[in-house]
Formats: sequence, C-alpha cells, structure tokens
Amino acid sequence: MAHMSSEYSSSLQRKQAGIDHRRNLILDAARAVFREHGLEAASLREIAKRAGYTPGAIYSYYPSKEDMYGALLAESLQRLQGAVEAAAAKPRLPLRKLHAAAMAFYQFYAEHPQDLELGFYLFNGLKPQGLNKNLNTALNTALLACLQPIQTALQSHGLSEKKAVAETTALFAHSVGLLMLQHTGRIRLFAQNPAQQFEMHLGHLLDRLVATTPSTP
Amino acid sequence: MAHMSSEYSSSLQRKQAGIDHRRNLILDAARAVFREHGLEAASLREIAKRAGYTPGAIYSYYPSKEDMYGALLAESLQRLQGAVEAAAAKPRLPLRKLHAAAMAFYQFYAEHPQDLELGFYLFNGLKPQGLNKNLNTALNTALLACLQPIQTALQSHGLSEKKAVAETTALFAHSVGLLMLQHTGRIRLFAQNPAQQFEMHLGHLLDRLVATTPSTP
Amino acid sequence: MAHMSSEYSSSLQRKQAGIDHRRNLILDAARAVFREHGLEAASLREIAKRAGYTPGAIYSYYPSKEDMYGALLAESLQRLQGAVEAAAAKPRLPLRKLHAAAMAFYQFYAEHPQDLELGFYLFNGLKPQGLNKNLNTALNTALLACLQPIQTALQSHGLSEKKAVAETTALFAHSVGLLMLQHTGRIRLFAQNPAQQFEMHLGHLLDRLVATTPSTP
Amino acid sequence: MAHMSSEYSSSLQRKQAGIDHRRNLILDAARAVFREHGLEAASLREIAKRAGYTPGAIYSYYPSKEDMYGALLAESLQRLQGAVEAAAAKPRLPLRKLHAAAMAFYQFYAEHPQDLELGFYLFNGLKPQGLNKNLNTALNTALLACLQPIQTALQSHGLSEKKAVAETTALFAHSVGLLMLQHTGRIRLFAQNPAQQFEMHLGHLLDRLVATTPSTP
DNA sequence: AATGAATGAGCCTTCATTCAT
DNA sequence: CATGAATGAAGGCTCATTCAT
Repeated sequence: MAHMSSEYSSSLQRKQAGIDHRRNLILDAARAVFREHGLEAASLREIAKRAGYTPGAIYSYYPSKEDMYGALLAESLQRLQGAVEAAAAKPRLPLRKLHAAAMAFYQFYAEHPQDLELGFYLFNGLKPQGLNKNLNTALNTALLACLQPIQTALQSHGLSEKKAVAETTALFAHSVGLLMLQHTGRIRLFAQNPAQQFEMHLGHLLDRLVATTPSTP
Repeated sequence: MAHMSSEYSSSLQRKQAGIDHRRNLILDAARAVFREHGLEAASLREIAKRAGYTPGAIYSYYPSKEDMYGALLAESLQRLQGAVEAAAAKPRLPLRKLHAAAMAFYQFYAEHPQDLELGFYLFNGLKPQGLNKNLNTALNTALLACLQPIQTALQSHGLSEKKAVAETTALFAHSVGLLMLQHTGRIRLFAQNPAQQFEMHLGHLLDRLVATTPSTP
Repeated sequence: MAHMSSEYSSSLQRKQAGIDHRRNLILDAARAVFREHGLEAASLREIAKRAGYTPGAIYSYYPSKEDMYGALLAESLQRLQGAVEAAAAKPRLPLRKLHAAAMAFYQFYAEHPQDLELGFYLFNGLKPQGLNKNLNTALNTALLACLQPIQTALQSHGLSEKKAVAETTALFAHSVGLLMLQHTGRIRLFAQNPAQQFEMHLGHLLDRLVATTPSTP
Repeated sequence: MAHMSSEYSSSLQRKQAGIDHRRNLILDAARAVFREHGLEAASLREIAKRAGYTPGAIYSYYPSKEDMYGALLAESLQRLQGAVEAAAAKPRLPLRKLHAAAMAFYQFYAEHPQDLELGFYLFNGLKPQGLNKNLNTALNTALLACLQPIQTALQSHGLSEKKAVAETTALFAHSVGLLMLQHTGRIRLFAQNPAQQFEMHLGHLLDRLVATTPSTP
C-alpha cells in the first residue's frame, strides 16, 4: 500500500513530463516558425505541422498564437536575466563587474540569435494589444534588471546617478545596435568583428572612467 | 514636320508626367496606410481606396505590394543620402565634417520615424525572397554612401583605413541602437534624451580623436 | 448457492443503478448547457465538464450528442404526458375534464420553458436524418396521447368524432401559438397575459359547446 | 453628345441590374441553404457554392452571413406587410375587413413557407446579438403593422381597445400555431385542412362579434 | 488606364468523435 | 469505466492578385 502512493505520484510525474515534453516540442516549432516568418506572418498551421500536430491539437497546449509567443519570450528573458546576474554576482572591483555584466548581456544575445529575435519582435513595437501589454512590461522589467548591475557598478565607481544612467543607456543602445548589425548581417558591410567592436566600445568607456574619476586618492 | 516630333515628344513627356504624378499619389497613400497599420497589416485594398483607385488599377503602376514597398524605400534612402551628403558637402575641418555627417544621419531618422520603419522592415527582414535581394543591395549601397563621408573624415584626420572603418562602424551601430530605443519608446525606461545621448557619444569620439591624433606637426 | 444468484443479481442491480445515476448526472449537465447556450451552440465538451467528466467518458453513456438530446426529449415528453393524464384522470364532467386536460398541457409548457424548447427544436427541426425519425415518432405519439383526453371529452359531450378532432386541433394550435409568443417574448408586444389568453380561448370553446350541444335532455 | 449621357446612364443601369441580379442569385442560394440547415447551421461556403461562387466572392455582396439573413427577412416582411395592407385597403364593413386582413396574413405564410421559416428563425429567439437586435425590431414593427388593420376593424365594430387587442392577440397566436403545425407537418396527425381550420376559427370569432356587439340599433 | 468581380489560398479557431492507455 | 490527446473536417472571413470588359 505504501508504494502505491509513490507509484501514483510517479505516474503523475510521468504524465506531466509527457505534457511538458510536448509543450516544448510545440514551442520549438513555434520558435522556428516565428524566426522564419516573423510573429505576425507565422501561421499556427505551420507551427502545428512542424511540431507534428494537426492545427486543432495545438489548442490543448496554448490557447492562442500570442500565448505561445508569450511563453517563448518569458522563458528567454529568464535565461537572459540569469546570465547577466550570474556574471555580476562574483565579488570584483566595480569596473570589472561592469565589464562582466555588459559582456554577459551582449554575448547572451550574440550567441543566441533566436532569443534576440524573440525580443526584437516585441521591441520593434507591434501594435500594443491583448497579451502584448503584459509581455511588454515583462520585457521592460527584464531589461532593467539586466542593466541594473551595470548602473550599480558605475555608481560604485563614483559616478553620480545621473551620469551612471546616461552611460548605461549608451551601453545598452550600443549593444542593441551592434546586435542588430550582427544579426542582420550588415556588419559584414564593414568587415568588422562585432564582439571586438563591443570590446572596443567597452574599452573606451573604461578608459574614460579610469581617467576621469579619481576613484581612490 | 520638325515641330511635330517636338509636339510628339512633349506629348510623351506630358503623358509620363501624368504617370509619375499618379504613381506618387499611390505612394502617398501607401505611406499613409503603412504608417497607420504597419507594413505587414497594410492591405492593398485600402491603399487603392486611399489613392482613389480600385484594387486592380494599382497593378498598372506597381506589379506587386512588395514593389510598392521597394519604391517607398528607395525614395526614402535617396532622401537620406541627400541629407547626409549635403551636410558633408560644406568645406570644413575633418572633425567638423564628421560631426555634421553623423548628426545628419542620426537626425534624418530621428525626425522621420516613418523612414526609419521603412528601413527597419528590411533591416530586420529575414525572408530572403524575390525583390528583397535588390532592395537589400540598395539599402546596403545607400548606407555605405551615407557612411563614406564619415570614414573619409576620419582618414583625413589621420586615422588608418582600418581604424577609420572600425570607428565608422561603431558610430553606425550606436545610431542604430539609439534610433531603435527612441522609435520603440524604450528610451523612456531611462528617461534619456536620445539626441543628447548621440551628442554625448559623438563628443567622446571627438575627444579621443583630438587626444590621440597629432593631426598636424 | 441459491442466494448467490440473488447476490449476483443485486450486484448487477447496484451496478445498473450506478449507471443510471451517472447517466442522469450527464443529462442534468446537458439540460443546463442546452438551456444556457441553446441546443445548437451547446458543446459536448462543456456538458462533459459540467458533469464532471472528460469528453471521451460521455460516449460510455450516450453514443452521440443527438442521442443525448433524444434522451432529454423522451424524458420531457414522459413528464408532459404524465401531467396531462393526471389532470384527465379524475372523474368529472366531460367539459371539466376537457378544461383540465387542456390547461395541464398548456401549463406544463408555460411553466417549463426548457421542455418547450426541447420540443420546439424537433418541432421546427427540419433535417430528416438519423435519430430524428425515431424522435419524431416519439414526439407525435406523445402529443397524440396528450390530446386524446381532450378529444374523448369532446366526444363524450356529444360531438361527432370529426368535430371533436377539429376542435382538438384548434385547441392544440392555439396552445402552440400562445406558447410560442410567450416563450419568444413576442407576447409583450401586445401586453397580454398568456395564461389569461388561454383561459379566454378555452372559455369561448366551452361557451360554444354549452350553447350548441344539447348534451343531455 | 446628347445621347452620350443616355448611353452612360443606360450603361450604369445595366451594371446596376447585373449587380442586383447577382445579389439575388446569392439571396436565393442563401434562402435555400437557410431553409435546409437553419440559420446557424447554414454555411457561407455552401451558400457560395450553391450560388456558383467561391466563398470570398460573397463578401462583395454581403458583409456577413447575418447581413444576408437580414436582407432576406426585410424583403419578406415588406411583402407580408404589402399583402396585408392591400387586403385591408378596400372599403368594406369592419368585420369583412377583419376577415380579409386576417386571411391575408395567414395565407401569406401558408403559401410562402420560405417566408415563414425566415420569420421563425428570428421569432424563435436566437441569442440577441449584433444585427439581430435591429432585425428583431424590424420583425416586431412589421408584425404590429400587419395586425393593426385587424385591431382597427375590431374597434370600428365597437370593441374597446382592450378587448380589441386581446382578440387580435388571440388571432395572431392562433395563426402562428396553425402555421407551425402546417409547416412542420404535424397537422397531418389530425388529418385537418389548416386553411379550413383558420376559417373555422375566424368564423367563431365573427359569430361572437355579431352576437355580442349590437353594432347597429 | 481603369474597373471591379472573382479566385484561390490562406488565416485562426471550434468541435464531435476516436482510441490507446 | 474513464482519460485526454489527437484527429479531421468545418466554420467565417481576408487578401493579393488576375482578367474580361
């Protein structure tokens, strides 16, 4: 009798694992289709087909296309945030922390172009409607959380809040621009290595910080 | 007899002028509809109606919706290029030229969000198909033309071609990132003025250039 | 040994009782959903959920949605017939019996709009298919059974069969019309009380019967 | 030049006639499909196919299924009203007018079962939504207009308004009930001629009116 | 050059029903 | 007996594009 409950629970577990697995199959398909066609042009039919399902079956897992996108984005943002926070967690001098956090942000997207696209769809401002608003908030929240370590490091180094925010914004904008050039292949026009470019930009910033701020007497 | 040909030719001219005029009416309508509904959601029917035509009539002027987008983009790029070249045309010291050209680029898009969207659409556009390739080339060509004055200024100031290209790339990436933050409203997250941000970025670059390069003996 | 068969049979009975009980749970749920959404818009999924089952489970009890409707209708007709027969059972003068039976019919539906809808659905139902035919026969049989007491009363009062049938038909038609006006709310157009209307109609009939037929010397 | 405008106008006329003709083809198909499947179960695809069109083509003529039904109903009600008003127009004694109007109403529907069904769909109270409300009002208005001559005749004969309304309601209910029995074939259960039944009912009413009301001294 | 009717493919979604477990 | 995942067909509707006129 004792083992029955465990049997029962493991059956439940197995069932839940099955559901999760199929959910992920569908998400994978959705990711691929969103990537290839864009969020609006992606068709549920194709996602279903790609996942090995008929269209109707999808609705057991996600109530709408938008929800699928939401699930995808949320998961992506969570990983991004994890990556940045992990980089900023180690005890280091502020400027090293800054470097680590900024690089983590940049590299996460440089190395995971799929996540970049996921973010860009929303970033690029689809008509704000329905679920969209929540997702937008989620995106903003995650971005701010990722940038916080950078701003904190700048302030620790001695910058005023105002200056810290300005530099953080610049860093973010630069990342976004570089990632976009890289992702769309435009960077090839200039025969530049995007990671090096980002290092260069960070280097300039650090130079300025070291030169300007008499952090210690 | 002699004047007949001129009559004929002026008739042709008049005819061509009419065509061009109507083409532009249609482009105007398309611009408006693209703006209001976004590029993907814009319907040919509505563009036609807005231009005072029936759907079929459009096809006398543009063979497809994509071609209309292409025409719009081409015209936009032409204006962009004009703006940048005008800024770079005045005889000035290299660093002032650099500043003027970069600002012209940034401001063109900052002040014409519609053109930005037009560009972003292709910029982001992932589907390599049909017309796309030509437009892509056109976009790349125009971008390079716009950035050329900047690179030239940098080299005039004494930078090696390699360094000049790297800095130009950085400037371009930064613009793109800032424009994106601005256009999507994300910049509000940081309560920053995007134009000031760009000036700041340019300022840092100029500082570095002045400090580093013994431009004249 | 002898009691085993009884034990066995009582086990069967218990099992059958269980089945019947669950069948009724399902019918109750169906009734509720039909009421809330209308017969056509009711979905098996919702019926199942309401009954505490999954969709597939329903098919252990009813082979199709139409069969569920059939069961509901049959049960409704049984109640109707019961009501009318009870009213006609008491020993009374023919005209009082007539009045009682007619009122019972009318009131059953006036007070149970759901049953009316159940009946109307088939009554109106035009698609001659499948189950329909049997249900149709069931409906006709039940209606005739309900009207029989009325016709009998008329004949007892002295009318020829032909006249009795004609008056019964008229009474039935009038009921149906009034019930429809009442159920659809159209009666409000005339600010009339439908029950009073029916009493009035019955009154006129009784008047005619009393006046015309020298029932007994 | 003079005939040009006439040519032009006749071209317009021809075009409009074509549109109207095709509109009617579609309405005919819709009528048929509504009749066979009911309003909710009727599919646009089938209507289109029946009319010799692809589904999309229908939308040039009617913006939705509901609108098609609306057009059908409106036209039907107009004919009904015309029939009743024509019958009531002739100068006659009130009771003859009453008879004529009531018969016109009954016969219109008895002879045009399609129109009856059109009315019944709405009459039967589909979920009130969208266009529905307007149609509902239209139906009510038309019904009241049709019954007005009857009520007027009753009052002319000397009945109080209250009694006149009550009798009109009864007449309407009786019609509805009979038409329903007739239309659904239930009348066959009683082997009755519905028109005779209606005449009978009218006869009883007239008898009562003559007996009761000393219309003239 | 312009019309506008028509096509045909596609979209998202819902549902009764089946079936392996 | 019951589950619930999955099917397959259908639903209303939209749209770029074509083509006879």
